Amino acid sequence: MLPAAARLTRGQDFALVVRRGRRAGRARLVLHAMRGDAVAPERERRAEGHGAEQTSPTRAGLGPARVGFVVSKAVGGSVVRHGVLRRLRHVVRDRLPVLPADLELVVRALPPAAEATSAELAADLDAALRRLRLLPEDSPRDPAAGVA
RNA sequence: CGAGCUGGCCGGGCGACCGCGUCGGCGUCCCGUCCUCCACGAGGCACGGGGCGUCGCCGAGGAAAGUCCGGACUCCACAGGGCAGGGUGGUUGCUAACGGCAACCCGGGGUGACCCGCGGGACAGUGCCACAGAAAGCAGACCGCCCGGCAGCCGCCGGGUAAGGGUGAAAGGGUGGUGUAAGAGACCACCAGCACCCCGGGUGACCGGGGUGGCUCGGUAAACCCCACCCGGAGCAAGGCCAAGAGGGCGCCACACGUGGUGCCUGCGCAGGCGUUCGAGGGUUGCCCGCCCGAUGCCUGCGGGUAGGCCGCACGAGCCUGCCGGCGACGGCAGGCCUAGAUGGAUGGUCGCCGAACGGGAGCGCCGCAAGGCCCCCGGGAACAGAAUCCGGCUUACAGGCCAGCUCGUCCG
Repeated sequence: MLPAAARLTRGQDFALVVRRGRRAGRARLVLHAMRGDAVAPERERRAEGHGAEQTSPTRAGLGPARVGFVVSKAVGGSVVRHGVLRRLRHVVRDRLPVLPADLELVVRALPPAAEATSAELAADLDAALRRLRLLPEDSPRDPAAGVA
């Protein structure tokens, strides 16, 4: 699992990002992204709704981007799906520090991802992120470059 | 040494860096309760909860799988009767229970160790037995054989016959004899089989022996069916607690005219229907009867809303070791151990090294009559598969490896 603060957990959030967010597809995955200004009212509502004290006070503004994963049965069986999920998770985790703090992201794996290595998944992820202009231009090689 | 049988166990290893979850320790911050005080606040070596940081322990399987059985647990029901329905099927045990397991019996297979069996009943009844064949269930004359008649040489008609041929998964006891026109359990002897009776052994399935009988009476119950035994319903999205939904409508009063106070109604809205001593509707596994609950209303249709947190939730028919009882499944006693608990779902990612299977090659080094094996080099890179309330099983998938016992064959002593 990613750190709790960087996780997308509610089904509503997934639906919102997938339906309303901007999209970029690659051979092995599809990215759905939504910036904070669009999601902010939703966050405010949640923060004020009930128990404002239980939510971290930094939730609305600061904190890391929040990411969720979708790996359907079309990708493979349980073992294959979990393997893809784990590789994607580690690839995304390396990029968390350079992503905008108010970003909500859903990474959807496509069937070819089942055979892909972590390096291939990382390449697709970076390409999709760059297409959505979510990666800073002045950091050509992100922290993941160290292992790639 | 070779071939095999059975049982049990394991199911990639090591390291570096980065990362996740539960629990615990420490530090820090926040909140609540309580207490104290110089009291719109502050403090506390009190209690509880949470965030962050850091350290430590632990963290997928033999099948976690299919979800096919059986239970634990939870809620509902418990008033029964009849008819349906489902399941199981040698015996005796084991077990919480089972459709599971063990031992044994019976039948079949194997030289053997062993293996396989959805193993009650076909004189309670009904049905079915394709194709082939003359005939397939109160059997049956196609060829053949025999007798008689006609015809006279081929043959035709009538009758007898299940010993022979042919068909078939199966043709209704087998062998030998008596007998006959030819034959036939028509009769006889032995054998097989069936039914009944007696004796002996075994808890029992059943086994062994003897006698009598008519001479023989097919298969199929995973066809209906009969017999015996068993079976309430739903399922952890069970169920419990909290939060939320959550406010709305109508009336009255007050005033700084939009708010406040108060009373009644309503647990989403709209529409339609039914009903409260002549009872809507619900429960009782299905149906009928009966019984119970029952108006704080109930039912149907359309549209809408909700599924956030905590508990359940991991000490259990638990695991390991030893001893005892038992052929065994298993049981008893003693000691020790605590061993995953996620919830968009942790148990991992990347890299390096070692590496089994498998593929290729050379030497003429070792073993061997030989096929081949060992050694050496290169390539290659690890099967099936991921907990979701928990146990006991079954079934299915699975690269390869290890251990023990046993059988058969060959050689040596």
